[in-house]
Amino acid sequence: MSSQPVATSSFRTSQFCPDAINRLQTRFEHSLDHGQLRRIEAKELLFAEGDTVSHVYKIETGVLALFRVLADGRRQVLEFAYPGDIVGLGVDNEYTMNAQAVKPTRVRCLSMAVLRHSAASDPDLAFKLYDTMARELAATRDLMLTTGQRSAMERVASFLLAFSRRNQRKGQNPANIDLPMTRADIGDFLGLTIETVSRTFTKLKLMRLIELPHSNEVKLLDINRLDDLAGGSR
Amino acid sequence: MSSQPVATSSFRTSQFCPDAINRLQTRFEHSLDHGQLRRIEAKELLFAEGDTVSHVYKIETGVLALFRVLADGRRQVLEFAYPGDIVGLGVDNEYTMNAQAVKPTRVRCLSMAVLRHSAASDPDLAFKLYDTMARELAATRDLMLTTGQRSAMERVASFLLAFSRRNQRKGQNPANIDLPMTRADIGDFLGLTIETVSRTFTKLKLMRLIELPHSNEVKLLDINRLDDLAGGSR
DNA sequence: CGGAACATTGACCCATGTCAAGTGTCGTGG
DNA sequence: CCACGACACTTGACATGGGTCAATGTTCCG
Repeated sequence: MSSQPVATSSFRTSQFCPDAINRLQTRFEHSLDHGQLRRIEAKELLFAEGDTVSHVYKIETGVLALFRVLADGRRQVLEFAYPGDIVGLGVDNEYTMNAQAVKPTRVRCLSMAVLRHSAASDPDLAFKLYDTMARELAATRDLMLTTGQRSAMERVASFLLAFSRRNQRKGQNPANIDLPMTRADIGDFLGLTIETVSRTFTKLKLMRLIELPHSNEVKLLDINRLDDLAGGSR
Repeated sequence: MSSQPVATSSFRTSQFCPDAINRLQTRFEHSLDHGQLRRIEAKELLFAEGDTVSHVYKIETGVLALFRVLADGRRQVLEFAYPGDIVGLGVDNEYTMNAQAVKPTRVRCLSMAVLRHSAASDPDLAFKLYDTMARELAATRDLMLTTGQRSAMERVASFLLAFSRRNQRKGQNPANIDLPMTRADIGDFLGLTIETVSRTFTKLKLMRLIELPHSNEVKLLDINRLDDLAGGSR
């Protein structure tokens, strides 16, 4: 082993199944908690697609957007990463996405060499990495189902509900959502323009389903009706 | 270990990097080549989302469509699986997608219990499973970039070019493409309707970029111009 | 020959994109 | 404390790509 790079793309907690991931993270923590802290300013890139993988990062505070871009600049955000998430595993020792801070963010660095070594000597860890990737893949496919088949309204509703569930899992208020990212980030995540995202928020406001005290703060007034709007299955 | 199911969703050769996957497959083959053969008729389901994972399958001949459906019937095909590909790894011992034969298909079955056992005793195998998932994830994200950001014409052009590359890898004519699946399958894969897929093919025909001797047989007349139409970066 | 399934084509419409103002909101410097 | 500029967000008017519905072709197979 070991002559081969560890080779993976980023993975992290998704709306699915925090359990196995938490187990995985506790394993990582032995190494990761000794890693060096690094601060990234908003808009700053942590790493770019194609860069050689030097480190894997665990997010301590803040939010990252992981995205890819087409030649003409169109951008697809593939996921947002939050505290506790781990990002930066690539394929063939190259990052497969760009990682940009959505707001000032602190990450803990783990050298790829160390992780590679741990995985080589710990089959259980390798197995859990695999399990985690499988879940990440399932989550990505969920997103595909959304961007491939759903209308703008359904996409935005799903997006908000995903935050709601995330809050619930963290023991926070599932009706009070903080949106750290810009409309552009949301649009590029959902495959919509900023204008459409904005108009859809306004529409939800007029329907008395949400309130927007600030543009980055959403109160869900009727989660059940939002669920209907999201168009079934998740 | 082992009390936990192997937990993964399906993975297989994608347009990326056949190498590591081939290595993985040779490992599988020790067990898989002793597995039982099974024939699936066109339209028949091999397994359904939510079913308990009993087997993993290696495709011998034919094609499968792997898809998920929304409550109202909208369908997203997440990938097509071809001979040599392996499908059927789930999450938490449940399949995450439906697998339907696009045409009569033969698969070789490997009991999940056996695979689980092999992985437990072979850290190298577990590690390669992980690596494979990472590549599968990268491929899925590529598709997301396409369905999320590209126009109908760009999607169809990319789709055809993916076949062209696949043919090239297999040492077949990259300009002569066989489309085993229906327009509906293609549409559900690309996030378009059958009508749009059909119209786009006709447009490409009028532009003298393709010929359609039969509806399931495409000749690419100018791969470079198709590449331009596909809109950069793959 | 007849019918079923699939594909193509046409006419029309609507959701979303595009382009262009306008309106906060925040941080900085006077 | 206010003024200003930068930036993000919202809103409006309009254009259009692709969806919808419906009719017609085509292929295949019994």
